[in-house]
Order: sequence, then structure tokens, then C-alpha cells
Amino acid sequence: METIEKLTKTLRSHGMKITPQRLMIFKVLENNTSHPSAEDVYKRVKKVYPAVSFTTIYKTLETLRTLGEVREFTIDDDRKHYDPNTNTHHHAICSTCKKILDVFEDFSPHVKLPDFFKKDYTVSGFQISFFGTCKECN
Amino acid sequence: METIEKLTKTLRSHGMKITPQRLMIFKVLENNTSHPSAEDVYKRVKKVYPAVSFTTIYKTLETLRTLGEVREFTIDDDRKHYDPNTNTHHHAICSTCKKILDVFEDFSPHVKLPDFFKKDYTVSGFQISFFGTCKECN
DNA sequence: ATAATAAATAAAAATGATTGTTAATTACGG
DNA sequence: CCGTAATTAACAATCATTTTTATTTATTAT
Repeated sequence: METIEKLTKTLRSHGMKITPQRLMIFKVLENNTSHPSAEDVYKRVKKVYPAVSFTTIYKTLETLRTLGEVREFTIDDDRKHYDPNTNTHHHAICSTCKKILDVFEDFSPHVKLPDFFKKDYTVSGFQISFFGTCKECN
Repeated sequence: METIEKLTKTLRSHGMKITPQRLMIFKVLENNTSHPSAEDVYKRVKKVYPAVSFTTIYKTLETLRTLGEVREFTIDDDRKHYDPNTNTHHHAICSTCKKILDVFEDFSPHVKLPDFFKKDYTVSGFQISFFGTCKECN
């Protein structure tokens, strides 16, 4: 995810409008490492724009995803999570409180599919989920 | 997941009844490497027991999960998938057809969190999702 | 600036997966 | 067999998300 100036240019270059809602949703996500759900984002935006609708949150998150500004993912949960960090990284999920921590270690030199897989599958990337318990829940 | 005889004993030891529906759902899952959703299981069971209800499928899958007979997971999808193989293994997901392949390589010697994580998190296991394209979709 | 207009928004309804409720049915110990 | 508690099927409810529609707003050209 880039700066808000960069986002503004990206939106414009796609013929999209610069709206206060979009900017605020972007700001909520910017440098956010809490992996919020759509509802989490909604609550944060609502504090500043009480009239904002859930529809706008969903639509904007989808827009940002399409523009490559956020990554959407699910981890054994019934809702989607959004991560402004679109660089390759991994997650550690606390089985108790469901908090998601970022893991920036580069495992790519050690994580490769066996050769016989090459005829069946082309790998574009991989994602590791570490399950366990966080400090607070221990 | 064990044999049907083993399941029978497990159910009995938990004071649970041996019903045709439970046995059929188990059979559908047994040695099944297609990672079916609840709906997939429902369709398969319905062929033999046309009167079976979705409720029973969901309840039974939950029961089997509680008994440790199946593993439930989600991968960037809006439905849960069920895997009778509860041993540690990983998945390769085709971005096009969403088919999930099993990856039995043991990455545990090479996938460890950095030491500074030890004070923040206790790892109980990890799961790798390989994203890419399968043979048929290539 | 201002009006035209295409895009975005809010509100409301719809959808799809899953869960809860209830009354009827069934497995199984006595 | 019978009684009873567990399980089932049918149905309603819920929750996250998507779609629809009418209104509002950001932008572009006047």
C-alpha cells in the first residue's frame, strides 16, 4: 500500500473519484497491522463519518483489492480480513483470541514443492499460517 | 480418520448413536482427497439417502470434527472445506478452478519462527498454502 | 463559478452459507 | 418389545456479503 497521494493518482488514472469515504478507508488501513475485517473498518470509519454505509466499506475494500492496495484473506474464520501489506509475508494466528501477527521471515529458499509436482502444478507463491497461542493468552 | 469400525467404537464411547446418516457421511469422507464442502458432502449422501437434510450434514461434520475425525479449513473461499486426513500436510490451490491438491512434503525442519518470536508466541503447528495453477488449467 | 453527467453513496432488499429450534423419528439399554 | 434420550428433517433465523435502486456528489466542460 502506498501513500495517499499515490492512491489519489491511481484512482484518477482509473477514472475513479476521490471521495472522503475512500480516503478515510485508506487511512484506516494505512500501516494497519491488525488485519481488520470489513466490520472493523466500518466501525473505525463510522467514528469520523457516522453516515457511512456498510456497502461503501465493502465496495471500497473490493476496489482497493482490485487496485492491488490491499490483500484479502481468510483464516479459519467466517469473515474476510484485509491487509495493507501486500508484500510476501506470513501470519501467526492465536487459537484463543484469533489475533493475527505478521511474520516477515523469508522461507522461500526452504519451501519448495517436490519435483514431481512440477508436471501437475505451477506455483506462483505460498502462504504460511502458524497456529498457536499468543503471549497474552498464554 | 480411521476405519468405520473405529468410528463406531468412538461414537459408542461418547454415548453417541450409530446412525445410517453418520456412517454414510463418514464413508463419503473416507479416503476422500477432494476437500469437499458441506454441500459437496450433502450431494453425495443425498444420492443414497434422498431424504437426508442439510442440518444433519452440518451437525455430523461438526461431530466428526470434535471427535478429531476430520479437519475443517477455509482457503480464500466463502465456504468451509473438510479433510479426513488429519495428519500434518499442506495444500496447493489452483487460482483458476479452486481445486485443492495435497502436499505431503515435511517442511518442519525448515519452517521455524525466528527466535525473537518465542517470547510472543507458542507455535503448535503450521500450514502452508501454495497458490498457483493446476495442470488442467494451464 | 455553474451545469451536465457519470460515478459513488446510502438504504434497503436479496443471497448464500451456516446455525438454531422444534416436533417427529429412531437407536439402543433394560 | 418398551421407554427414553439422542438424532433427525423441516423450518426459521442469523450472519457476512452482494445486489439493487434511487439519491447525492466529484469532476469535466461550459
